[in-house]
Amino acid sequence: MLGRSDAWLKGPTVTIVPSKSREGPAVASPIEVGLNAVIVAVTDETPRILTIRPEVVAARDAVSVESLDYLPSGSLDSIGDRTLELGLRRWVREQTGLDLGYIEQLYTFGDRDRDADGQRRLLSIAYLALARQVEVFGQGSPAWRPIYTYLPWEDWRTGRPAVIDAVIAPGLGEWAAAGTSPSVQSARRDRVEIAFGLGAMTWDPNRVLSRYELLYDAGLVAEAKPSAKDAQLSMSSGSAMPLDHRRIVAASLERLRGKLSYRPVVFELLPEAFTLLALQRVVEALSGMGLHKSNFRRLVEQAQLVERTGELDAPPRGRPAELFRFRREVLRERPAPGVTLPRRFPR
Amino acid sequence: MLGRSDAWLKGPTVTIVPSKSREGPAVASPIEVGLNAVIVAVTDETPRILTIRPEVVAARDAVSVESLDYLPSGSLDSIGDRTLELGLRRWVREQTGLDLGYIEQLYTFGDRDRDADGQRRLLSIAYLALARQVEVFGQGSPAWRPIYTYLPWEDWRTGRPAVIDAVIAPGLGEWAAAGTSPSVQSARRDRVEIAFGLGAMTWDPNRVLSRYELLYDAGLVAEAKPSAKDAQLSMSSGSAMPLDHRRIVAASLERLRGKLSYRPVVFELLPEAFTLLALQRVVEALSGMGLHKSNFRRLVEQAQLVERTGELDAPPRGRPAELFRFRREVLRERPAPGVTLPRRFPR
DNA sequence: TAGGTAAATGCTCGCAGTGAGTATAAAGTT
DNA sequence: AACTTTATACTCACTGCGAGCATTTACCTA
Repeated sequence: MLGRSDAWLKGPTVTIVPSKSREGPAVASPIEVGLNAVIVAVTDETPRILTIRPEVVAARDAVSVESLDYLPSGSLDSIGDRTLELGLRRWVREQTGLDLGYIEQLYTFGDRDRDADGQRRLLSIAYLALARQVEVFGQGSPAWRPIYTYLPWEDWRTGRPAVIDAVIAPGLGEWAAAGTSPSVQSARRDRVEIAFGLGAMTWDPNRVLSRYELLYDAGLVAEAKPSAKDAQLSMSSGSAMPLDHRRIVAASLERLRGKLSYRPVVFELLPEAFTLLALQRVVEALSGMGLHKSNFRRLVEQAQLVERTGELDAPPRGRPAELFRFRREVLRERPAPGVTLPRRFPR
Repeated sequence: MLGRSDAWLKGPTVTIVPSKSREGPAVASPIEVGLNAVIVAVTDETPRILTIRPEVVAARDAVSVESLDYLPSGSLDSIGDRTLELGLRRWVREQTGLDLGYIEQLYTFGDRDRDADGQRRLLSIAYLALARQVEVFGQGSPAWRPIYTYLPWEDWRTGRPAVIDAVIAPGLGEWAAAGTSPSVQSARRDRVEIAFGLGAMTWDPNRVLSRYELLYDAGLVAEAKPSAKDAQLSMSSGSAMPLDHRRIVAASLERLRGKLSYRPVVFELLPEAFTLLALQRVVEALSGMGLHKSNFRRLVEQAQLVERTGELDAPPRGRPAELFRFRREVLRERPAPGVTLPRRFPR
């Protein structure tokens, strides 16, 4: 379940004959496969991703250290890497010194325009990894950065993010109004309302990806139009990332939020023993919304996701809380164990 | 949402320098990218997938028509195919004559051993597509085959499938008992109980993939050990497919079942107008379980997923039912519209 | 040592959703 | 006219969950 096994099939040695098709793509240009990792940890009630600052070669061979945050990534070694996952682990170890635990494949990107230099076709396979935050080193100047640096509109824990009313809502309104026909305008308005919970809609924490894509389409994130005068915009609508890395981060957060409610993934991010409040804070950090304390306790306890250790926490003040641990047996008992999230939120 | 757009990002032209790594995989063997399609339709209350019977070249260049059912697939044309999805659509059109509508990417497989001939590295990107069943033609001898031909243990509509108690449960029991140590045996038993809802566990319709993988690991599907004397086994535990195609089908069914409950995907499989019972039958066919009629109606109606057309059905006998259509406006109103599935089932 | 503070832990109430069953309506068939 | 078949409507009990309030347990300070 949470394991890292991916036992795989060896097929019989047959090849499908490209059924009398056109010239046949066998002679086409070489394909390069990139592996990207979104590595998530939570510390200080802040969800973070591991980024690097690699050396880059700009179009005209000028070498410098990039100022943008990259996702750890590298090319698949088609001979040396037995599996895609192993290739990813190898690159992450090399660039950040981190040995990954939980990994899951996210998505494969392969549009022709993603190609770096126009020579070879570039495919990218993105992975989501969960880790407990540790010190990082390695050849990529790795650093843990708060994920809401890149997606500031996603953090509703202290209420509706200011950036929405200040920048996003007006920006998207203009974009919708700029549609070439009334029907386009109306479709755009719908899309805006659904994604950001404006109008009569409610905010759905899970629509992370469609929100980012909407902002991209509307030209409200720096990646959409990399011109100098949009630095201001970049600031207010989150930090940019190179290529499509920020979209991959959005996809990861969406996947993670979705998974929270039906698989016990949170525990990959917590130490062996933790208080219920700590658990709650991690869930809140990832889902981006505050939760009702007693109800959260009730939920977690009666779902038997955790068991008491008997140990107590040693807090700076207040009554010490009991330490709990994840009850792995839950996997054998309940069909879809996870932390169900409510629709609305207090706090 | 249900659209087929996948607008994508053009990044700035920078290349990550493979940070002083080893030899660098740029000079490795060429990588070939395959695209596989699991195309699902429902007719006669039976979920079906579109398969082909291509000509194949066996290891020693003997040409014949394969007796196994293949998924429509083909290689990515790294120059001609602008996006992966377009490449897939092209191949499906060629092999089956079908123009696909709803498509979503499933998973990318890339273990080294999947390679056909050991020369070039083979990567496969699998897609799930939904279609209304139509006549198919084209160069691949296409045919719609019931999906439960390949996964017979997944259909619980008329009660617990006989194959489970007859073949699967005993077979998995033996496999678990054959573990090399008590802890391995116990872990295997756990895995069996979770996947198939044996012991105290309940059947979880969504664990399609782990069930197939378990059967594979236990050697209970023909793909696991392609020896002649297992033809019997093959019959009883479902029809085999080449390579990892059956696993891909399992992954598709899992994805589809999961998605039913929070996205209105069923309507991709139904005609414009349909009766509520027809809708229910399709959901049952896919989820593999019977549903309570009145409760299903109530659910669908009060979720406002459908609206009345005013038209009536013309059934061979019994009272004619009203025809409904999908209310696209739900997408604007509810955060996660779908057909919630109950835990247990009558019938 | 008593009182105050901060946090953990426990309890209750009311509403909405859902499982299960029953009753009635509308068509065709015998 | 009685019967069959299917659609449609309604009821009722139970569970889960949102929300708020009450109590307990530690440490700190006067």
